[in-house]
Amino acid sequence: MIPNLVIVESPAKAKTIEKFLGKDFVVKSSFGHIRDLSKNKLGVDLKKNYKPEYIISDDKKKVVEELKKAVAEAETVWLASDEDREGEAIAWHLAEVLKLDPKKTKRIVFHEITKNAIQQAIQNPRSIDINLVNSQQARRVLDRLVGFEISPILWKKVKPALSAGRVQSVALRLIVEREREIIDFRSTSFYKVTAQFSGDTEFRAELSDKLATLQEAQTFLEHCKHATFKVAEVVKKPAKKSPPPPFTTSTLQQEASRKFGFSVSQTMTLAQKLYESGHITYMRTDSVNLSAMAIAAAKETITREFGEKYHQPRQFKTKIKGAQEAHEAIRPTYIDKEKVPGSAGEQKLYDLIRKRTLASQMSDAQLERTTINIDIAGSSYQFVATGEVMVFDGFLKVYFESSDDDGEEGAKELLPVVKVGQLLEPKEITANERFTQRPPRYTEASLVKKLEELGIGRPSTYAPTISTIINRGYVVKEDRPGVERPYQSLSLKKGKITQSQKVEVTGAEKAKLFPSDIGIVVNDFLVEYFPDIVNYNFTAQVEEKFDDIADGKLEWTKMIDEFYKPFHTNVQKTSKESDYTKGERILGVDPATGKTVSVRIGRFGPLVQLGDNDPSGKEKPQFASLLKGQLISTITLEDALALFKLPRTLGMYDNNEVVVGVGRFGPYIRHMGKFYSLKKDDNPLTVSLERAIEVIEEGKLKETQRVIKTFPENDQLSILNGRWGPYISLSKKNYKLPKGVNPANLSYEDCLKIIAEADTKEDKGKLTKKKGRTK
DNA sequence: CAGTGAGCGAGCTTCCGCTTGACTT
Repeated sequence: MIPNLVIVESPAKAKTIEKFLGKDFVVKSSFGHIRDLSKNKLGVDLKKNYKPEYIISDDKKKVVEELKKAVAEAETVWLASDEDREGEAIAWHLAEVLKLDPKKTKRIVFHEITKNAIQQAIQNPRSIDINLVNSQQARRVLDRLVGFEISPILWKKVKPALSAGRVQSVALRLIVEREREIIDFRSTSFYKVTAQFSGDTEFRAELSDKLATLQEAQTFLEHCKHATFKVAEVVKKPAKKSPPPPFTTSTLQQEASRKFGFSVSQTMTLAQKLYESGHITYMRTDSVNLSAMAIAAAKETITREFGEKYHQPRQFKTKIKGAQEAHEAIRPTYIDKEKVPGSAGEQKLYDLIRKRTLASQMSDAQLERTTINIDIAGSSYQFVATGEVMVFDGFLKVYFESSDDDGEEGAKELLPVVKVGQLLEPKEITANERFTQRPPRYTEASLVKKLEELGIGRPSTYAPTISTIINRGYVVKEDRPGVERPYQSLSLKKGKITQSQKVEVTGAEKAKLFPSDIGIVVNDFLVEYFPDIVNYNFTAQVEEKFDDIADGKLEWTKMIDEFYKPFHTNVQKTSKESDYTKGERILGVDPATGKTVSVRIGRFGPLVQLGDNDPSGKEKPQFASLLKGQLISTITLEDALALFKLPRTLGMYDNNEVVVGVGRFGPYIRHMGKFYSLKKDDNPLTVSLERAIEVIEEGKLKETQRVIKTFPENDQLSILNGRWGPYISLSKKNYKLPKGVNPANLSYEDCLKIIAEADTKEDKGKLTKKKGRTK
């Protein structure tokens, strides 16, 4: 007999809590939700007032069996899932599935995993809050109805296997609209004037206003030739900087991206490892709250390491709307631990979390900002120099928050001591042409930030949402090279003005999110036919209703009904409208043939078509695929026509033709019947014969390195080099090598053994999978 | 598996949030 059975959501949490509770308590984990709507059906009974049809999925059957066993032996069952609506629903599903007796079941919650918090929770049990459960059911059903009714329309109108949803479709919309802003952006130029002055040290000052034209800049420099420069004012102002709050999931993802270039999912994988090893608190949270224990521990570490004047206790409040705050902020479990074992990535992330947590409990940094205004005789402009001196570093001793804009500001300089009225001599004055900046493309992390601001998605879904829009082909994450841009530069030095044209590289992108043609077409379709769903406020609006349900002020089925009736009517109407949505654009007429040139989405992606569809089928139009980076919405007639020049013969190599073309897998080079893929930066329209030969030779070399070992006993068996390292290949089937094995040393028998072992393992896997399959 | 793009029809795809492994050619 077990006196007390506690059920929590995560096994790592179970392990920790068990330690706090003593031997009268057994703690088990539900591994999240134990049941959900059926995966392959709508799972919502529209005839029975939206009754959800819940199913225990295959991978949860074992967990449920084990929990059932434990419940049978338990005197009291404590449901200790999170306090938010998902957690409440988990508790309710557990109670339903495990058929828990209300008399011996207690619901408890705690926000922090400390002995105190848990014991207090045990002292204050309650029963399941069915209103909160119902708000979760409403959330779940609404998402299912939206996703499973709109997606099939996309299959019909655009392309099979596409998807739409309350969260992913807004994420896509943000990216598409940002791309449009960038496409429509017209940069204007202006002139930024800076002067290098020499006091007791040299310093830089900027002209108070930007100048609009080259003419104005020239006139100004001309004036400066003979002007005197006098210090008009010196202003010193104290300033302070306060530390940012400790990490939530989203801010951790942003900082790890800015500081280390981690992708959102990389960060989560590393954080998961740290959590499972007991080094940090839970990593999926929207709370900036720290437990009293953590605040005390931080105080101890800060005063010991830096002294008392670096310590300032702070309580942070969450500002994000829709935050559910079931957990603490992300912090080290033992903040005095400076380093933890683990991979390089884990250590970096731990260090970041630790420093951010410490900083949040440290003093403000004290600065002194100095501004020097310099009059120019005979001109209404002024030169302004600003400098910053740190008086006290405070939290900056351990942590500096990075920012998204990679602005050209640079470090603020230290200014020399100057007196009002003092005359200054400029060593050089330059006027450089600068350009207004287009809006930035989203990174994974800046998209997460935006979604969080809009209250869309949850800490557990940010990373999966990004994967979804990438996997559907709506969005690509990639680098793009910048382009060279000339700019004018004027310089006044020793009474002489020189003008020159310089060149800078602009617009280079690294790991940014770009919409694809499919993404643009799907977004435009959704914005036109389902404007309510992809409205940035949709989630916020339904969240208000979910809150009303949680407060017992609104029946959940009524809320769903009010949403579903008009929504479903719109779904049916939209589905009937026969216009195919292929994003078609007519580019114009081919001057050579007089035929129409158009672009649209075809069965295999975006294409350009030359000539109209002829119903008699006599004259077939020509087709060509668009290249990477080209968009239906922006491609020009000229670029489109160039695509028909492929495939083209580049020349001869080894007495054989070298041909470049674009196929199913992108641009390729064909030589002696073999295909070689072109690299990302190669353009098939402009690639040279020399470069093609390079690609061919590289491909041949790889081919020779691909085969590590072959066996005379069986020509179907070989050891090959693949994307993930060496593997065994037998008649087109592949097998992983055991760890730490040198592939060159493997004998024929060794290989057969590995294959036999893998095959029996696979059979077992198939069996268990089949057993669970209900359909 | 490499210059595809018609049309028919069967059978499939799809949501968001809670969790952790299994496994990748």
